[in-house]
Amino acid sequence: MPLRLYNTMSAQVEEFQTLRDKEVRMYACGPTVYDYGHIGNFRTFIAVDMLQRFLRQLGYRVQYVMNITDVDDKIIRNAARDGVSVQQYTAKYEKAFIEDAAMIGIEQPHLVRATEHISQMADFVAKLLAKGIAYRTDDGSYYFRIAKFPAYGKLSKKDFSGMLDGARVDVDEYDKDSARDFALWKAPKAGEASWQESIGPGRPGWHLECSVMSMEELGESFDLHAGGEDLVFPHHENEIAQSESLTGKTFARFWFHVRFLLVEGEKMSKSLGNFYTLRDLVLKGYKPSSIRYLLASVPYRNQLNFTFDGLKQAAVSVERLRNFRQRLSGQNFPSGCTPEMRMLASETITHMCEALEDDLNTAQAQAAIFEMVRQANSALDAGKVKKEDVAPLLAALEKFDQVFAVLADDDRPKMKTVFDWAMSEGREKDISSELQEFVQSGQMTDAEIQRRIDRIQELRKARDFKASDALRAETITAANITIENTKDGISWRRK
RNA sequence: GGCGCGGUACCCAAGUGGUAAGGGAGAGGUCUGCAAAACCUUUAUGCGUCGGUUCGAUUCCGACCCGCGCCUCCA
Repeated sequence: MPLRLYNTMSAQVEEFQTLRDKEVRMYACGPTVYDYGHIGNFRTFIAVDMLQRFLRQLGYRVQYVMNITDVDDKIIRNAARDGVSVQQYTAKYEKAFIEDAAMIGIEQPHLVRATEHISQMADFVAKLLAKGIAYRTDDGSYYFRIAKFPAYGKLSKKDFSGMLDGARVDVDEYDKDSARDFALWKAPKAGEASWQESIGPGRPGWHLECSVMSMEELGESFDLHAGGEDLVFPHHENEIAQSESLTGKTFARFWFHVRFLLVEGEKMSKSLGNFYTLRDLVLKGYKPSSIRYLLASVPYRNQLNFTFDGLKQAAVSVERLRNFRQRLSGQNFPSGCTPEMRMLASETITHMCEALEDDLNTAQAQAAIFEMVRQANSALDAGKVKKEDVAPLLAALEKFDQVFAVLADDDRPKMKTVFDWAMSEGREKDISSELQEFVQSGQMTDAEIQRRIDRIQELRKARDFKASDALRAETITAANITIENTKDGISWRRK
């Protein structure tokens, strides 16, 4: 079955097709780096990351570009307020974004910065001007004349036909010709950053940067353009208008939009007090893998209700998968194979793949892997899993993780990084006792843990259960690990 | 007001014109010296409400109630 994706442009699920064989060129609107990224941002970026990962799993060569908006009104204003350059102001947040994205398992796309493409943007405006599509106002700003692009509104399904029939020009109220015309280039304001370009001084409009950078990196027509649902209008509509009126070609073939999430059933907002950055959650002691799992567990076009209860549930689910993998990895299995296990593994892969091919139904892909885990665990209990069955089962798990990326047992170092960051930022008070304990308890070395495990084993052999249980309990707490007694001895794993 | 999305068990959440995936939580049980892990059983005659179409609807249609989104720079 081919991959099917919802395309905002056609407003339906379509078979995904690329312009070049087995090659995907895609672009996602990235963050505006004026603050730390919040979980809503990351829901979008994780969804696109999973799409990108799945496309590669399907055998596509993927060229994935994301922009960093490091110049916009808010940034310019804040930089002016703080008396620093735009670059200085954004550097910190750009770095934080890259760190956060890595923390939550996002494979880094090819990043492009707006401030490194200002000249190209000015040139773009000049070309639109030459074509009579852009016009200059008295203050030196440039606007896009929507009336020159009849298809305007085709993505967001808005009807601007009334406007195209010669909307009245109210020069008194706007210095642009039509209220809907949008800024391509804004004239400088006193005390704020601006760039000297051939078209005059100023700064680029937000929509312009994505058109310029995406086409520079991926060509005038490329396969897929992604972003949060709020970007459909006006951002993406405007990108289309600018790009297509300049090139006369289809800008992006597929439009992939991720739905906003809710937090505890309400829209996330600072005023409601339910606004969380990724770092806020880690400071509270939640693991990056739990956060990613939760954000990945609801298909991208459905509303996701982000709750702390859900976060705890996600942590348990991830544990279950990790336990299963350890169980398969650790034991000695009798030689031979059980054909049903091989069947199970291949059917699971088929089901996962079909689920993801169905417009990235991540919930069903998860259901498929858990079905396998349950059946394989059952077979393990019954002693039916043989040596040759292990590899296919692990391969199915690996296939799952190629897209979901939650199995790597690396939460601790990541959380330690956030811990250190909070200390260096003077935010000790924001470090929860959970995070504190988690970080500190993880400092026991593997050798030390192993020494204790050996001791527990000795005590058990001597049937001094009281002493062994005490040492086990103490070690579990002190090292923050899980200990399991199995037929083959004691196995342990960091939590 | 215009356009659009959704309301499924205690929680999260798939899905289908023919009788409800998966995860978590709860209860009971198996295994184990005990724990942990794992497994088994169990938890919606029911899928917002009311009508309609149909042999049959949670799934299609209509109305209503509720939640959410976009409607000029918020992912």
